Amino acid sequence: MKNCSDAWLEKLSLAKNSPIYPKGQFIFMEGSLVMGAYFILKGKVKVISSSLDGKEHTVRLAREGHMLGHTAIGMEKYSIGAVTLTDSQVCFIDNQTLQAAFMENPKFTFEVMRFYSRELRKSEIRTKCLALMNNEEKVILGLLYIADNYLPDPNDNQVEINLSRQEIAQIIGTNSEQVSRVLSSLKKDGLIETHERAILLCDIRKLKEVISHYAFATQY
Amino acid sequence: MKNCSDAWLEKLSLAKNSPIYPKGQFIFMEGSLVMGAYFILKGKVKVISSSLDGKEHTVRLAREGHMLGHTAIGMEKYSIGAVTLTDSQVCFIDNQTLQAAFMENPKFTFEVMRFYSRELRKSEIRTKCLALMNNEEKVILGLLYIADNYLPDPNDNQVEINLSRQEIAQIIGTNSEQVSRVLSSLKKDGLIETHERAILLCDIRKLKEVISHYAFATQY
DNA sequence: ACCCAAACCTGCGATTTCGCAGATATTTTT
DNA sequence: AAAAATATCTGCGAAATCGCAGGTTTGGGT
Repeated sequence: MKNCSDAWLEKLSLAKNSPIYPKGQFIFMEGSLVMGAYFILKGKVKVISSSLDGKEHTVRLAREGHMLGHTAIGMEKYSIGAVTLTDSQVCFIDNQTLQAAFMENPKFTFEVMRFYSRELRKSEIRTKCLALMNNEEKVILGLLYIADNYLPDPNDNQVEINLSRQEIAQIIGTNSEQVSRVLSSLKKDGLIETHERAILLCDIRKLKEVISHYAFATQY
Repeated sequence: MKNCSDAWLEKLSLAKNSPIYPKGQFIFMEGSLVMGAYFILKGKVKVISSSLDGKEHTVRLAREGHMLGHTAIGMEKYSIGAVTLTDSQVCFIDNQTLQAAFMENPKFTFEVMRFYSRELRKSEIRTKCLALMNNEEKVILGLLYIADNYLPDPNDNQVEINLSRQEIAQIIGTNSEQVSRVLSSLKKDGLIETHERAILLCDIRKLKEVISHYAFATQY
């Protein structure tokens, strides 16, 4: 992400002093005051948003190199929250420094713009899929979405996922019962295995085939 | 949008020669080759994406000042299509010119980045709502989303919408029958009126109240 | 003014989803 | 290691959604 800026790398390289948040920790909460933006140096993070009735939805997963919270700049409060899914090192950059970095590093700004435009495309694909798919397809989509965010090498065909049924449900907008049902069915078909709470996607390519009639669904 | 660039305004002001697309016309189609990006100078546009089974989904509405198709830069083909909803004047900018404009006008790039980050936030709110809402709420959300894109003044409390039931259904991921049913019910409650095919939202604020328990649902 | 095609409305049965509830399994605490 | 708390799985009836079918209205052309 920041291989685009120059002397600014130094300024930003307070990075090395960035705190490590343990798993399950809030980086910032919905409703808190906006002071700046965050870069993920290491780890996995979920971006969440709540409805008044207490339900919580996971709007996005993020990983190393991703930027968080910048959308809120110009607003008073964050309209989303961010929670670590694994131990994560996160670098905070205040508004003014970030603004100055943008103005003096066009390439950096350009890359951030491209990041957001790609994330927008991904979000739109997700919206479309969640709007058109049935439960089983949504769960598979969710698993693949998580896998994409966890996989080091996109060519790998297996990955282990360590999220609760509830957390998976919040990603695709359903409840834990539905997720359980689909997981049982997928297990019967040999597409996944479960060891204790962990879910092993045995054959990612085959899972993608199941929902392949939704063009671009697997384009994360 | 472009009050951010400088001498480039001239270069880009071939704008004045930009073609006017009649209502219902494709600006670019899913699968066609990527040559550059488009700015909407005047009019309303829908961004669509299809599944293999022929269903079509409207992923985004756009209006004056919005940018289209830039996400695709770096890819070979567009993964989305764009269709005019009203007669619209649209300016085309080829990849190279756009790239150069970005590099020489940091403020311009910055504003485009903010545009995409806001659109991402909007898309995520939409995803959340469509995932959690029932049919009636989705239709209301869709009407308000359309209204937002059509209203000249955000303080107005009334607006007339001229889209078919099918088109509304494609925005919220349902079918025209469901939309009809909900519209009938809203008409009975006096929240909307229909004249011929047009839909008049009589009281936008009251409609927003109906779905207000979804925090931020009306934050477009 | 008439006709035709397309869009719209609405009833109804089939299907899917929902969500509680109880059984089982896993993790944490004592 | 036992007990308590939490998470998961699965059955089942209730509710919502789906999609066809048939009747009605609208828009455009002749």
